[in-house]
Amino acid sequence: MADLKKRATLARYEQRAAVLKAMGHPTRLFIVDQLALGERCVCELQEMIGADLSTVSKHLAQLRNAGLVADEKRGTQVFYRLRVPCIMNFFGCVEAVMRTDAQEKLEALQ
Amino acid sequence: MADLKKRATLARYEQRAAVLKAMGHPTRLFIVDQLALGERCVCELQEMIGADLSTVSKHLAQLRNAGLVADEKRGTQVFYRLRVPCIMNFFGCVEAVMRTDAQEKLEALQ
DNA sequence: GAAAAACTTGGCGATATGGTCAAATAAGAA
DNA sequence: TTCTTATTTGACCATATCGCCAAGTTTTTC
Repeated sequence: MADLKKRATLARYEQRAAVLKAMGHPTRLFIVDQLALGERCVCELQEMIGADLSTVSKHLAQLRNAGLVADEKRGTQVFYRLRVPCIMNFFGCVEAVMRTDAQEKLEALQ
Repeated sequence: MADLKKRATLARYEQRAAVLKAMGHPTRLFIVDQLALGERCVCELQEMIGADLSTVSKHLAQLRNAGLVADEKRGTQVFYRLRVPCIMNFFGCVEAVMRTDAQEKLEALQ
C-alpha cells in the first residue's frame, strides 16, 4: 500500500520531468513561444528556425509526445497548437532565476 | 544590429532551455521539490533518493550550474537550497498539461 | 597524525539525443 | 496519372547523459 503510493509519486515526477525535458531545448522552447501566439504549420516554423524540415518535425513530435501540443492536418499542411497556454507564465520565474544568477555572479566579483 | 538582437534572443532561449532541462529529470525534480520545503544536505537527499552519493552529487551540480540552487558548506556537510522558490508554482500548469492529455486520450477512445 | 564522515571528481559502459540525408506517405494541382 | 508540396520516418553518426565504482579532498574526531 505504501509501496503503491511511492510508485504513484515516482510516476508523477516522471511525467512532470518529461514535460520539462520536452521544453528543455532552445528550438523547442522557441516553438512553444511561437505557438503561444497562435497556431503555426510546420513549414512556417521551419522557415523561422532555419533547420532541416525533418529536424523541426522531430522536435514537434517530442512536444506532442509530452502532451504540450496538438496537431491537425488541413490539406497538405499540418498545423500545431499549444494545448496549455499557461505554459508561458512560467517564464517570469525562469527569468528570475537568471537575474538572481547574474546578480550573485556580480557580487562575487566585488 | 538586427543580427545582434537575433543573437541576444537566441541566447535567451538557450538560457531558459537550460533551466528547464536541469529540472527535466525525475530525480532532480524530486530534489527541487524537497528543497522547496527547506534546505537539505546531500546525505539527507541521498537517503531519500536511494541512489549512489556520487549520483546525487552530480544531479545537484547540474542544478547549481543552471542557477537553480545554491550550496553552503557547514562542517563536513554541504547544504543546498532553492534560489528561486517560485519554481514550484509552475507545476499547476504542468498538471494541467497532464490532465488535458488524459482527457483527450479518454475522448479518443469513445 | 590516523581514521572516519561527507562530498566531489574522473573514468567507464550503456543508452539517449540532435541533426542531416534519403526514402516513404499523403493531398492537391496539372 | 504524374508532378509538386508538405510532412513524417528510418538510418546513421557524433555527442551528451545517467548511473556506478574507485580515487581524491576537506573537515572533524580520536
